[in-house]
Amino acid sequence: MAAQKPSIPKGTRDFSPIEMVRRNYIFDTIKGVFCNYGYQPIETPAMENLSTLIGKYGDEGDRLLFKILNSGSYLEKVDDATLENKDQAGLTRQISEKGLRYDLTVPFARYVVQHRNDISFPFKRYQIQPVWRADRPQKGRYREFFQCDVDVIGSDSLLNEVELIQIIDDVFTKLGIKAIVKLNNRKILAGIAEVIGESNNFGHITVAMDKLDKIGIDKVNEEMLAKGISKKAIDKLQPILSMEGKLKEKFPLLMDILKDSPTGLKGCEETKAVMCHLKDLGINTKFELDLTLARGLDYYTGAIIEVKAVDVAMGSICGGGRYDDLTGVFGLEGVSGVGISFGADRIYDVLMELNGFPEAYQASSKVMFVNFGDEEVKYCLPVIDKLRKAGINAELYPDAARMKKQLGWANNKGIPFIVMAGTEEIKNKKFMLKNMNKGEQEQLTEHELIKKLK
RNA sequence: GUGGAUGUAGCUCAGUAGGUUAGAGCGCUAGAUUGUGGUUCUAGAGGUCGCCGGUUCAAAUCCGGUCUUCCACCCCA
Repeated sequence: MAAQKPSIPKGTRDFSPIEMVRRNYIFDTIKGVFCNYGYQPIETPAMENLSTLIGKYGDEGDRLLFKILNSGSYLEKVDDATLENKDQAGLTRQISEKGLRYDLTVPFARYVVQHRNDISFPFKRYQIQPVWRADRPQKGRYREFFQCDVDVIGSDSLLNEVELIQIIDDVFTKLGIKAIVKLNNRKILAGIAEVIGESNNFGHITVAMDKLDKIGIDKVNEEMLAKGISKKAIDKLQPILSMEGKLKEKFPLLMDILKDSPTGLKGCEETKAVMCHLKDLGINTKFELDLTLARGLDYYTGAIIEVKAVDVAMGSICGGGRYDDLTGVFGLEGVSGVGISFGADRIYDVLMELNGFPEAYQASSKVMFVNFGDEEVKYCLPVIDKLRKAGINAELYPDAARMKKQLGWANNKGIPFIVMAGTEEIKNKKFMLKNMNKGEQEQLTEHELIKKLK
């Protein structure tokens, strides 16, 4: 039988030791900040019932859901008409009732509703788990990737938005990534659509506006025209698209434009309040009002937050917003939540480009004992045990291989210290400690060895 | 889902008027060094040329399909 070539599915990755050390550095940093603000961890299953997921992310999102084939003789239960008509959607419904989670927010909403009696609101939770999207992979885009979510649910207070941005500030400051936080508000966008008389085309307008940075104002206008938005409305939109300047100037201008839309004005007030708080706090990270920021999923209703790295061309590395009624579809009305999600994989890519991982983070132990044979092993094992109990990562090479092999192995693993104890050392009750970086070595007693390595 | 590029040794890549045993660097293994790695020198191992099919006396090379990775669009962390 021919050996099959090993491979993994498109858009997925293995993580080797060095990568895991670096990833854990990211996760540990993020987790530390989350805990620092009083958020509690939860986890939810990799798969959810498809009914939980479908319809929460828009049509595009539904297309990107990974669906899991039912077990058993699923095909027998499919009615003939579905097969004959090649009714794909109908067939999917009949043969698949589970799917891999697409993000952590919807499963969280499901969790909150299901456990509502055990939760005391407002509930502050964090969740770090992989999610899956059947997207076509490219740079910074994977089919399996990790999200680090923090959400507060059951509180309308804008202080939550402020706190989340403080968290963003803390995380990226700790990771040494220069970031910029872009803020917007769904209510402002709704207000804009309203005052230009195109509320029905809200989606088309925001998607087009979102591309302003990338394709320029003319193309944006072109796209909106193509989507059936009236020339008159587009004309009315121009002052907003070309709005520049400082926040102080932007807000009055915006409020004037939105003066006939109570929703729009509310969004303005909310955003202004958040920004005032941030200004008072004096955070490290720059933040700005970006009216073209429309990203975020269908369920966002208030603040929209997006973070980009300043020094690296990469999609957003963190994003989120407020959702007023995500739990509503699961039968719990009137519970508002706000949250953000850090994209660990993209943060990894950014840190790689910046060469921003700390050197000290090491995958290996601090000291390796060379294995010279049974007698010597017997002499070393108790000391290795003592080192470990003293909190020093220590190991013994498992085979009595050639010295060259053992030292080469330690070298490749980046182990900084080697202990050699052969007949000579055993006789003198000593241990030869070798510094692999400097090449120096010295004979030490057991006590001195432990002290030295500590 | 749409369009474009890519695939040769473990890794990075050479290799077309189709023509004997497909190359380099790095890495790996062994020796120089019977208790000393990371430097040096010498030797060696390692390839279904992504996969399937077609054209041809002959295909890594030309053609078709398929998969992979990457880029743009769509959308997103």
